Amino acid sequence: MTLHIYNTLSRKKEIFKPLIEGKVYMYVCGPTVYDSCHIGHARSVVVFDVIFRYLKAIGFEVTYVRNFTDVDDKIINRANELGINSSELAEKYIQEFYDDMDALNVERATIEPKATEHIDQIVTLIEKLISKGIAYQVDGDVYFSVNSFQGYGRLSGRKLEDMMAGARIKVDQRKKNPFDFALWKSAKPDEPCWESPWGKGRPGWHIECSAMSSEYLGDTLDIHGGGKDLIFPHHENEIAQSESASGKPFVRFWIHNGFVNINQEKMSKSLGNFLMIKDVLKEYHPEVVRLFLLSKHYRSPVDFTDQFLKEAELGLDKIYALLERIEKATGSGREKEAAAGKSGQGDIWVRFAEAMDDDFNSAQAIGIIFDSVKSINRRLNNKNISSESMQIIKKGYEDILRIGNILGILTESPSVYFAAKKLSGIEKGSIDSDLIDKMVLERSTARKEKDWARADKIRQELLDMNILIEDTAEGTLWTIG
RNA sequence: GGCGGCAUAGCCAAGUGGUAAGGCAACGGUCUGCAAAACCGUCAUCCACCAGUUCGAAUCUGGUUGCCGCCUCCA
Repeated sequence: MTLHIYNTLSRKKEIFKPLIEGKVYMYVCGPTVYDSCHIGHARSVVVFDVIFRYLKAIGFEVTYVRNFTDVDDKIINRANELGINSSELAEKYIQEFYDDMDALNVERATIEPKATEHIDQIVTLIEKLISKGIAYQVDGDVYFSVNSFQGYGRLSGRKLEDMMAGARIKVDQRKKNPFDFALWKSAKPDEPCWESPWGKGRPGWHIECSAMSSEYLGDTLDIHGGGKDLIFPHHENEIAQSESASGKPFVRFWIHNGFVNINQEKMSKSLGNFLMIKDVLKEYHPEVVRLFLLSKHYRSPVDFTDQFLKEAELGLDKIYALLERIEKATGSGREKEAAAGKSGQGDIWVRFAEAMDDDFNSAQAIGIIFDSVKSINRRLNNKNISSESMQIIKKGYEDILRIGNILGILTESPSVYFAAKKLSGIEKGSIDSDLIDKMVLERSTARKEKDWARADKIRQELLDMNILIEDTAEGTLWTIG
């Protein structure tokens, strides 16, 4: 199957072919760095991280640009509140962004440009738009004239006339059309600013993406992504700016991810229910968060609740438990797999790729993992595993690890994963592990003496302490429930 | 008011023309001293509702109802 991608522009799934064979030029709108990243940022970044990894895995050479908006009203306001310099504030949150994303095992984009480092390109682009008569200057501001761009509203399916009818915005009398938007804003006192032909000022929000994408990716991008909310006005305005300047189509495939709700409510300032990534990661393993986020299709809204995260955790445990079982049974480990390279593609990988080829259907792809977990466990349950069966198990192991590599999960060795899980459980529940060990030992002694009553009593006591017991061939293990 | 999206079992969720993946929960079984884990089995004659197109629809069309998002900063 060939890769199909849902294109916001056509509202259809289309066969994906890059403009230049074998190369993909992709731009995704990054954060405005004025506050900590919330779980919604995590979804967007993780979704496009997986898209980036998958495109590379199927053989594309991908140039992926994700920007930082590091100058804007929100940053300035916040910096003023805190009484610090706006660039200090931006720097602080860029660092936090990296901390969060590294924790979430997000790969770095190929290029991660900042708006403030591309003022020259922005000014040049605005000058071009002015010279074409598409942008106009009023006092120290420059506006884009939406009437000058034929296709305005095409991405979001809006018509200017319709929007006028329901206009709820304050009309700035200096604008030719209420929907004209700022390309350049003149500086107020004490605001960060740069020299320009129109006086001191700073770029508007939308222009930086047009300037930086053409700088690094050319006039026509294969893929441009971002959250659904950016469709209007941000991406609509980007199209208007870029196409007006270059005269070429700006983006071939628009990809937009859905929102994250918290307990069925939209995250919003008024509800005060913003869930920050760093706080979520205090409670859950980063791979649990990734597995959760990817278990729904990227375009659908997703509801973030404790229950669903716990389910994702159970699922991740299940996959790691299988990996551990296979490693014990076959003596293989991920070092050996790595050395062997990613030769050969088993059935599981092929099914995974089919799911991903259908508009990056990671939800279906995850279903395939669990399906495989079950069938491999079934093989491992056999007393005598045939060499043929063992080969299938090994191939399954390779495939699952390779899939994990695309989804950004299963990066740890199972023993490390489970040990860390136990340790964090001990810390969170302030559990006295020496005491538990002692009780488990006592129970083992009782079992040896076939004193079942005593053994079961101890197990019940442990259970009351939320400790689960597992008797295996290698001895008794305990985990936190 | 304008534009767009969604509605699948107790819950989560794939499936977009060929007769309902997967996960969680529940129940029965194999295994086990008993458990746990793993596995096996049961769990939607049916996909919000109504009409239509079709040999055939959860999937297409029209309508109804309900929920949600965007139109103002927002991933």
